[in-house]
Amino acid sequence: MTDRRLNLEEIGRMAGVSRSTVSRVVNGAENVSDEARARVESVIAATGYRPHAAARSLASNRTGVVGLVIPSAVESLFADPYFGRLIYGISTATYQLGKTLSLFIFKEESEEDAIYSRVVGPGLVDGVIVTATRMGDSLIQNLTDAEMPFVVVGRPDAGRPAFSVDADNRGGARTAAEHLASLGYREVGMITAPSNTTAGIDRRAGFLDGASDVGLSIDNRIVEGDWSERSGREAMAQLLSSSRPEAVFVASDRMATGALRAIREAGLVCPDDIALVSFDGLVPPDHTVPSLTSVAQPVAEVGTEAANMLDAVITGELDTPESVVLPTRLLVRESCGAALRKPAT
Amino acid sequence: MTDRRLNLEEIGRMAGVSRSTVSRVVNGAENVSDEARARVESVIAATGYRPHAAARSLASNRTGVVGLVIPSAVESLFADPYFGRLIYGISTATYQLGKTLSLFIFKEESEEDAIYSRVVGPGLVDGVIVTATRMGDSLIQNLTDAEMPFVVVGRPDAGRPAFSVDADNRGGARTAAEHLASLGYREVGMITAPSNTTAGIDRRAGFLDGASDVGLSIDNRIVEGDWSERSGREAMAQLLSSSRPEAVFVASDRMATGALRAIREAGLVCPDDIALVSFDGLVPPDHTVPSLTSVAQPVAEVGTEAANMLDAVITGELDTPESVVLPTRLLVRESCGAALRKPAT
DNA sequence: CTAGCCTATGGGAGCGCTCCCAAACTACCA
DNA sequence: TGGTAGTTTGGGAGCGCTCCCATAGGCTAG
Repeated sequence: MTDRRLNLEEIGRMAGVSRSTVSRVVNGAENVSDEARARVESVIAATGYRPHAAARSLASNRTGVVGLVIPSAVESLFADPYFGRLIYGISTATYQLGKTLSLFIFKEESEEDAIYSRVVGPGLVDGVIVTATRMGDSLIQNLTDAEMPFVVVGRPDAGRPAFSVDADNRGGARTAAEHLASLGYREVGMITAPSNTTAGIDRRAGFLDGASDVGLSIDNRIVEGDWSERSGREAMAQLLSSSRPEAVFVASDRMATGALRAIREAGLVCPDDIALVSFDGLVPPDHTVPSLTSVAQPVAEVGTEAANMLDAVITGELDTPESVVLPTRLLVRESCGAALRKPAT
Repeated sequence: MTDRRLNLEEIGRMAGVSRSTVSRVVNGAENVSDEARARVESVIAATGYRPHAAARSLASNRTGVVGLVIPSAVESLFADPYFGRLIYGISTATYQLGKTLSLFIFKEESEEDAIYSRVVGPGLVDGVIVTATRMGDSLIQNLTDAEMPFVVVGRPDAGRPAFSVDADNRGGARTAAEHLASLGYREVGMITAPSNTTAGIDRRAGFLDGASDVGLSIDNRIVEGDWSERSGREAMAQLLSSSRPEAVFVASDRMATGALRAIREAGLVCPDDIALVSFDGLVPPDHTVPSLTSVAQPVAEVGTEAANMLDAVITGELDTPESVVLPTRLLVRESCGAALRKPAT
């Protein structure tokens, strides 16, 4: 077993067939007699033979590897569980597809052109999943130019059709508005995510849409955060310093955690004095007091879906850009004050 | 650029030299005339030529890829930022080494034998970094049998020498004991991590050692948790129900978060009624109230170090198993009560 | 001046596969 | 019986590189 590695030729010799027949068996081709197949399979089982990936890639021009590309990943991106979950979901799917997942994390924008020299040029992958892209990112253009199959996690820039998978940020935020209205709040505020991210834009638009439909009043109680806890805290402090809303929609759990702190520091109590609904559903309920009512996005499922879609793109099964949007789910917990307003369901 | 891919032969023709000379230039060999090198380099720059990874692997029997293997990764492992940080650290180092990082996550124990058929057999990697191993894991034996270079993140089982990188769990836990003693506590307790993990064992042993040296009294105020927040909460509830200690060392931030909740639920205040020191340093200070005093382990650095060590093992630079232990750092914040006991420094 | 050496260069062989075409054999029908 | 179509099999060629050996040329020393 720790000997030299076997090759197709040798397996063939042992099974009394040719290289080609063994190759057909390994690749599940149809036109092999049952008898030959059985003999080859037993030899493979006995020897533990595995085809050599590099040889395969060289001959077939397919690598069996998909890349996950994370551009400009400041370390802080890895501070929350989002990427861990996403990677987990992608990895689950690639494993089942019999593929390998490679990670390409570019720390600085200047490194992004490296996508060609590091990934595309050497022919390391059959396709890539791209995430954390910003508006106007050159990365997507580079991939398109290089004719490298790719799937975007998140909503791609408008105008550039691309294969993509995203959580229903817009619908989820709308749900948050509806939920607040159903609890009887009227004067609400919002802490948004950066407006140069599609998730930030969509969550904002969805909440505004929903709020207007259900008659919530927002006025100018909108403050933009930058995803960080600190920004959530500062944004909430700012909201509290002017006309305090009854409830606030915060565009992410991390910012909501900061917002909770600001509420506490102002000597107020959530949800009694001010209610909160956030987005992500990544913070465990016993991690904050009160626990966060949050619009949960299916992070792992997004990853799984992206990996499967990429596979379809690579095989050519899918050739027209399509966007899959996965539904969110409202997790009603303490911070929205549902328990105060209504009997617990 | 989107044309057919170039190969060594063609670059050579364009530069007026042979395939071999181009290869030497690309691989930084010494014995090339300055003139030839200059011509080849300019052709490469002009064409954007990149050597084909698969062809290289096939011919040289080196892939330029290292694997990160995570066995039995229950989804919960990805709920905290540990893996994200680790991956980040590893990826930073592999990038600088000009290597590619592939991820192999095995969800169930039964999948672990797949390490051979999925990773080793196909020759996908030059070596692997292994993490989250449990005592008596067969994975390490499999890798040894297959003569696959590997580095363990964490402390490997005693008795089996292996290349490894770990945080100083033992020393860090000792520091926690010393810190508590320096603040004047005497009657302390401990919430440990599972005793089938080396980190759990080491943190426990380190704290016991330190406690005994500095005269802390523990008696039987030791409860074992399972890393989860819930277990931390339950363990603390149990500690509080018997003879309440003045301070408790909790072996991880997540369990400490649960412990804080138990303290709150018991109507007590941390650190006034009971102080806490935890381990990991992964929870941002404004994430809990009070902020956690914690022994921070350098997760990303462990990853970086592991990747660099693996590279040395692969090149043969390093051939005798060695263990690197990286120092921890005590982050003094609120939960230990330092501010109550001493003037702030 | 020639033997000897060191450096720069070219090209053959081969890594282990896939792809494709041709050969061998079978079966069936006219 | 010969022709044709279909199925199974074998082997040549080639993917783009690295490794190694042979050769050409420049230099030094005897």
